[in-house]
Amino acid sequence: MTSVRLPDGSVKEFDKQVTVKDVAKSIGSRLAKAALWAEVNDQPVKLDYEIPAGEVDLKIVTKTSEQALPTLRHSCAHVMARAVMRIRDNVQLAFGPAIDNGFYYDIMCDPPLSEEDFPAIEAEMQNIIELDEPFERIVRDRESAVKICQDMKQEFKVEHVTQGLAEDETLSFYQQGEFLDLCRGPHVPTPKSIGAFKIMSIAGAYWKGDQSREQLQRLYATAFFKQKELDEHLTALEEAKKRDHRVLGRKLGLFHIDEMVGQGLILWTPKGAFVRQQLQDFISSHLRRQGYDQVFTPHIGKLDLYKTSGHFPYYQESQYPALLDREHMAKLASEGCTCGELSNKMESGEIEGYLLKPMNCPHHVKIYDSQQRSYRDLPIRLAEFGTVYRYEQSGEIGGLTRVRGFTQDDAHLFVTQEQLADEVAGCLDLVKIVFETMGMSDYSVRVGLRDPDSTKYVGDPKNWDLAEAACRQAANSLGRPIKEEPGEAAFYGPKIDFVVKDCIGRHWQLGTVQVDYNLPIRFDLNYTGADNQQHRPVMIHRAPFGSMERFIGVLIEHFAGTFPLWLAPEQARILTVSNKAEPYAREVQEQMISAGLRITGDYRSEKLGSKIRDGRHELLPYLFIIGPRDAEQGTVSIRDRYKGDLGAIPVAKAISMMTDEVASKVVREYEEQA
RNA sequence: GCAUCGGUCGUCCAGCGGCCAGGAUUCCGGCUUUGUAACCCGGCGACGAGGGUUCGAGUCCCUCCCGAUGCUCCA
Repeated sequence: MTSVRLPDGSVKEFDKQVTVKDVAKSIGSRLAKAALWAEVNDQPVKLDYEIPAGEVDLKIVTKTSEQALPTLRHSCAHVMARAVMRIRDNVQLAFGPAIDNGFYYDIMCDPPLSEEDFPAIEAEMQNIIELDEPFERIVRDRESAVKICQDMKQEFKVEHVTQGLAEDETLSFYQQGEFLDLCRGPHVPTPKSIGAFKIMSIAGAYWKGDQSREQLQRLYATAFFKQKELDEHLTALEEAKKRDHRVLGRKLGLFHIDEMVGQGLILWTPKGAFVRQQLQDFISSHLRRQGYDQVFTPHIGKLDLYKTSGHFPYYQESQYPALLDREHMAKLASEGCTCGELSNKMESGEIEGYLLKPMNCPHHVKIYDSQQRSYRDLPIRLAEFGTVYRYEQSGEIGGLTRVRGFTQDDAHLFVTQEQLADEVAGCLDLVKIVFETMGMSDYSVRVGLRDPDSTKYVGDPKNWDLAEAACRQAANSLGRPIKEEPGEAAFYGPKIDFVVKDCIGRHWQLGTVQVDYNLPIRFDLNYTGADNQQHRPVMIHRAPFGSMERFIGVLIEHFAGTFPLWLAPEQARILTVSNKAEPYAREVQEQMISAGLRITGDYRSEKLGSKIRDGRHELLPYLFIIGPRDAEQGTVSIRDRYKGDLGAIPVAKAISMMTDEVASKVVREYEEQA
């Protein structure tokens, strides 16, 4: 007698010996066909596994099961590690988890692996899969687990068992043939489920992500149930590469990065500058509606300012070095001052200098503090598209998404504790408006909260509770997945971050809204309350899009270069069929420009076909084709970026169609493309 | 910063010890006067820098510079 409990709680009884497959068939033929493997009492088993008599929990795993693919990939990680150990000696294994689009295994071996080793590793992996040896789970107590790892000379595993897993009484291993690996599991019952795999790349990684620890090599790979799925994945990656903002930025003439200017310093070319300005104007118009005041502040400030704010010298390694007064320089030079002495003198305040500003807050704080403030004045909202400079590590600079000089859509709000919740919510309204206008719905929200066990936080715990509740509630209003992260709050206050993925799956933090109880203390900010007493305001830092650079980088990829009409630097181009049509075409262009549209003309004596090709390559929203026929009839022939040739319409109609589209800021879906 | 990979006309790519370093595209000039994705002809134009090996180096070695990817997703 076998009693099988299914995940939905229902129980099936069998009075004879059955296999997993039999149970699946009894549920439905479709399920039986889709079944890959099953878990009996949480242990993965093959479909022909004979279910023991008695009561068991059974979960049939299909391709659509949430854990199916990650499990498959993690098993494939074992296969990959095993393959590497077969072709190399003295291989040290670290971690090998499944990740978003595949899996990796961190490995250390000497000499290091390179891409040239991929074919050999892949071939060995194929051999292992074809052997079809099962993954067998082995459970050991702590002591023998350590011994096993020591015997295998797997030092990382030994460390992990003794330190990372110090709490666990028993530890599990998975064995497949000669390969034994400390592993939580689960695994697929048999490697035959791995229908297709590919080693993607190799990169460096530190043991436990710690720069001071051993440098490992991280082998990235991916695996699927079917070859077709792998092929589709690879095709999608190819497609994604075409959206890369660095490629499109060059192709569309949006920005330039010049070695002679410096790494991570963006030169905005006219078209990109236009997009940026347009976006900035759009955000500004909403800031005005929400009661913000625009301010301007300089790009540098005295060291003393940053010492008071606490940014100097603690963030020194991520700042450009300080600028010194001319007299100081001369004096120090004549004294033969060394760099170390210089640095000490700057820290101690013996000499003064200026810092390229790494953030705008201290400047804004000083604007707040420039006059007496009353509770009647609050909230005070100071906004600035403020350019800041940070000396990011050279290895992580790239494109528009990681730069050394960037302009934040920054603002600082000085509010009373009572106003905090409303103001945090208000910050998110803007985020909502902009993301909706851009048609960006694929972002996630992180709420950084206190670590309940830590005491490093500044401010009254009661106020923190209120602030955290406000952040949580405001974040929920966005209608996007929220991830609460205890311990991720800054020491000075809780925060909300917005995160998007780029075309190759990297995550980028865009904006942030942070509550700050610290800076008002450091700068001794006050306002006079209704009780005629001095009170401490709370600050909110907010840059909903992070930086114009990163946001536009993400936008370029989001739109795959096809900006909506209101953002497109070149909204349409007039193409003449022959030079005969040029006078009329110029007239039309003039008319359109007068209507506020951004229209260029291609009056070259090229064939129409090649002008169209050029216009399409530049992803222009519209091409207006003008020939003698149009000149006679007062029309233009429209070619739409998505729908192709739309025929001739009167000039006035073309203009109103465009101005309507601009005014509505509509995002035409890529899917419309014929 | 560290690991792997890479750096060739403005751009994309070929060349991997040996004739004037190719092609495509852009650009310039000519030809053409064109009706919905590429007419033709000609021209300009490059081996990241510095050392070394060699009869001979874009190609091999070393150093430096620059770029890409990764260094978050825990046995």
